[in-house]
Amino acid sequence: MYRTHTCGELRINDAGKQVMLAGWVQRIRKMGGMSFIDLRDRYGITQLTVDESDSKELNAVAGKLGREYVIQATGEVAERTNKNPKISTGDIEVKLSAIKVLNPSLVPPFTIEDDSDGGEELRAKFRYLDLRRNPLRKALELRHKLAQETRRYLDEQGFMEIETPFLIKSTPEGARDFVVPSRMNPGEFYALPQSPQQQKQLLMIAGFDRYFQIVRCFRDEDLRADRQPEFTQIDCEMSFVEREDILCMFEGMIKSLFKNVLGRDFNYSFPRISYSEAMNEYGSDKPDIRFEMKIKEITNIVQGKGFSVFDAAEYIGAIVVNNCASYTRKQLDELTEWVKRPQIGAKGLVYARYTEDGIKSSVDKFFSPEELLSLCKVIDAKVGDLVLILCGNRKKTQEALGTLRIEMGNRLGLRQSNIFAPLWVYDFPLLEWDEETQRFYAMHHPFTSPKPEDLSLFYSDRKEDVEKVAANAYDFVLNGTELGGGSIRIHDSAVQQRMFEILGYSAEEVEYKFGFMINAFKYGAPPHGGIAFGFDRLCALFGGQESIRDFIAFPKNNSGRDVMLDAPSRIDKVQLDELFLRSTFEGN
RNA sequence: GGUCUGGUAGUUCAGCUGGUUAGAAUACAUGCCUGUCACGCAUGGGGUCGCGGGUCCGAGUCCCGUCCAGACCGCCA
Repeated sequence: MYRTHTCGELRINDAGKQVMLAGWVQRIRKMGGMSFIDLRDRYGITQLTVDESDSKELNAVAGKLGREYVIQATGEVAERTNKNPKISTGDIEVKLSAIKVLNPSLVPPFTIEDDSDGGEELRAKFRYLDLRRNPLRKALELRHKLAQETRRYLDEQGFMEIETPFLIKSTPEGARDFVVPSRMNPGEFYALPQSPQQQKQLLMIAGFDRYFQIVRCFRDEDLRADRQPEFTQIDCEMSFVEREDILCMFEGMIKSLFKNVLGRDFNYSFPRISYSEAMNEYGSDKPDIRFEMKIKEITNIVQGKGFSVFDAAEYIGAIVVNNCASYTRKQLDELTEWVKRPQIGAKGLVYARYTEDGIKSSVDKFFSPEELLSLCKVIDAKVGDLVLILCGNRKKTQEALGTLRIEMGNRLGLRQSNIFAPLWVYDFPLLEWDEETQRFYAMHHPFTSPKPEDLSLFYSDRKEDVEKVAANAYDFVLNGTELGGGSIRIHDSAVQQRMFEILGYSAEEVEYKFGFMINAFKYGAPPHGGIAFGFDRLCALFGGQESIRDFIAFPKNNSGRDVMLDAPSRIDKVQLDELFLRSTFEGN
């Protein structure tokens, strides 16, 4: 036996007990005649004491301990004379009678503390040490709880968790695939799934009308703080449902996660807004509605006053930033530079400061005080507010205003991570026209159904009509992050054929890439739809963090590398030969 | 693929317009200290200033290239 208790377990009423603990040495404080040893495991920290009146052997072993040594400690629980209210075991300590070093440790390259001194790269290289720290441990505990609660809820609702294969067929549309060479089939490759999209639809055809899976997905694209090449989805699909059924079911799931994991109640229905509303009011299809600062279109109000920049613009929009009229010229210049960065690409920034002395704007030459005042009235700006105006191409300007809105929200501290503002966004465009390749792409994926009322547009020969078709698709958005997305799928093979036709696939291509799906749809496909949630992002948001990396036990770095394993790596020639890849990498 | 920021002790960082022996904190080692809990005090060891080239009497500092890391844009149906 290694231990009778964990290091987070003992309390004052255990005083007097003989116990055995095992764990890692967090810290040693030598006071001369006596020493305190903090012993840590994932449950907590317990203080051990050694006194010079104890045996020589005990003092000798204790004297040689170092940080992160793994030890087994035997002794008697005693009430402390000086209690530590900061830790749950702070009322007691263990007076040692014996210590056994189970394994010594090298000096760790960074401190294993809540506030580590280690940089990201170093901690990534020693991830197993970083994971000993409380913040990381808690992040993984949160992830575990969320997974458990997700399974509990969906199981209760009659969903079956069914595993789907990782070695599947490459589907060219969408993200790049990770591919795996097939030894038994020279020259051929599997692809790792970007999501189990087709499998879950086939499961619907197979009659498993409520499916889910907490599943790893793979996309060979560049990384971000919230994007990893392998990530986890809560993947769900249901048969005999309309959009409303899905939104209800999964609003319920999100609410149950909030309640049972964070103890938060949402006693209201999540707001729903259309894609076009989202773009018009927030300049984003994933609006952060923790704060207002909505975008107001002012094109008709400010055009025709002789300011050529406005007059030439397709769209002019404004946001009202409350209580920022005191912004200095320097701050406004800095903000102007900020919106002119290539990432945002605005040509300039027009501002108006509404102070008690009146309105001061950068376009005073072109607008009378009365005109500015009436503008402020229309966009609901009050004394003390700062109005920021951008203009240009409609979509780009709205997006730029959306980015500016988020930035101002950040600067004003309006985006607190402990406030949660969920919503649904629906009625996305079904298709996007790509100028470069002169063809349509599916905005979601090619199995997304058009809204029934748009079917006539869907069958129209005119590009302008097809462009207008709305998808029966929806996203779940939380605090400006797209957490989930789904759609009602096409279950009619004729509609599916038309979709492939619009996407410009030849009959041969369709047969080669999606033949099995088309066939399956001919054998009684039920109406169905589903949704998938980004599980890593969900965990990060619940944990109040921006980056998903701390919520994944072994994440990849910015370049897609596992710096601990040093993967990816070259493989030897024998392996390459077996996979018929040798010629490609000859000379390595 | 692009833009930006960074790379100096085990670690986190400072090091101005180029100028003597490159500093601080922390970690580590040794010693002192019987109630600490971020213990304290004293002493000590510890550096290829990412790498390569260039300018200069002289480069951690300036220039060019390169590698690595991070954030973002493109990309992510």
